[in-house]
Amino acid sequence: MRRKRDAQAEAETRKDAPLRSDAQRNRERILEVALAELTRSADAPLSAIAKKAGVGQGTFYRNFPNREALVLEVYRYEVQQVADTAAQLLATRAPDRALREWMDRLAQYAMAKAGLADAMRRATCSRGSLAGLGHAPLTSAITLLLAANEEAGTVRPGVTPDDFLLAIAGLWQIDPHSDWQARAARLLDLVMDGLRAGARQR
Amino acid sequence: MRRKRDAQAEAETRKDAPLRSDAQRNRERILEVALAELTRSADAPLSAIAKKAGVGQGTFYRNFPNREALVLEVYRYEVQQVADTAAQLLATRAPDRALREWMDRLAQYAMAKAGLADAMRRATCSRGSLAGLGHAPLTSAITLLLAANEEAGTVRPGVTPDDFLLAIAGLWQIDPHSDWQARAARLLDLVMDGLRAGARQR
DNA sequence: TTGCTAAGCGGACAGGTGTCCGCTAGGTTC
DNA sequence: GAACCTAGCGGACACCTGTCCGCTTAGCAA
Repeated sequence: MRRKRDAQAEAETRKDAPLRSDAQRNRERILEVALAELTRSADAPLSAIAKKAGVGQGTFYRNFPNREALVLEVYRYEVQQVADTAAQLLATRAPDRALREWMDRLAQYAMAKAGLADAMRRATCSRGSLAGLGHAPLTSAITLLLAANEEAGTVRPGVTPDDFLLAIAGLWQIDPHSDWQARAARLLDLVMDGLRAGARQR
Repeated sequence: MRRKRDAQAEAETRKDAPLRSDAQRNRERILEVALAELTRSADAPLSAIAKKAGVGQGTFYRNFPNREALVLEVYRYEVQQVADTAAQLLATRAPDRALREWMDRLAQYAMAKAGLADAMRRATCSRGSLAGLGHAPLTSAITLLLAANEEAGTVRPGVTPDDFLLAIAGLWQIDPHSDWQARAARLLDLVMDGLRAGARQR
């Protein structure tokens, strides 16, 4: 086996392990069930998801150490899409309008997918900063938008994705019921103004 | 008894019930123990606190329906003090400097008292908006600061305490370990700039 | 005092999260 | 195919939160 491993690919020795076939199947079944259950009720018991997926608690928690890991993974595809929107928006609009519209979409998405905001919040804060796991796409989208705006002189220089995520943290606190639209708009307006302050262009 | 109640005070019929003596004692013992335990470890089990206080689960949860209710109450005195600072700062500084310094103190306090930021976060977000329970003092402090600044023309008109709390929500996400100072400062600078934008004075 | 009454007590219990560990079976080698 | 060996399984378990409900007792009236 040692020889086989060596031959195959040194790179995969540590991460992205090849995963045994049954493990792969289990993981996918869990995600499948989780999408259904979480859509139905954002705080569906993890144990119920495990049971419906036909796996033990141990298996479940080995794949997803906690709730937000699961949620982030379940919605990964969708999050990826939101992130991708950044580039499209930048191509068709002025940088500052693109940034603002992207934030609106992010808000809309976070409100739509119950439980996602929660996961985002936890992931954003808990460990250090944005060291989050499924954050990479979001972070790069933000970097893209900020860079474009900085260059256009519509956002003060030196704003990091971390700054940005902290600034919009209020989003994850808004209750998806009630009139989140108004509250989110006011928050995002304020953040935009904050970002603009100190920019070359005024 | 009915007659006695009527005679005593109609106002207290609903809220601020007079509380039976043993109830009073229990509540105080719980708070006492909670302060000690929470200082030691922010996520001390509530059940342990109840036990150390010598009360049953039921008694405990009747007094404090959940963790943040307890934390908010434990730190109420301290929170009150922070809130009070607002007036003092306004008396000795320009409104905008007072606002900024107050935010700094709030941040410092939130970072110092482990577990408080958590409670603030939950209280801020979960139910509706700032409908929070122990928020009243903070809210009025914020109102005070915003009004002074609006009048001085150093903050755009029409900002509500709710807006403000959402804007600084990032604070509660910062990890009290690591270098919170830098991250908080950057966030608060950004928020201040956002608040300033659109003000009369520039 | 004595008796009454409901406010308050407190422990058992239901339900959820996350961990641990002995066993199973997938993949590989011969 | 047989044998091995370990990645992965899965359920029992430990611990926590929050609820429920029969019992206790503080406070009042006579």
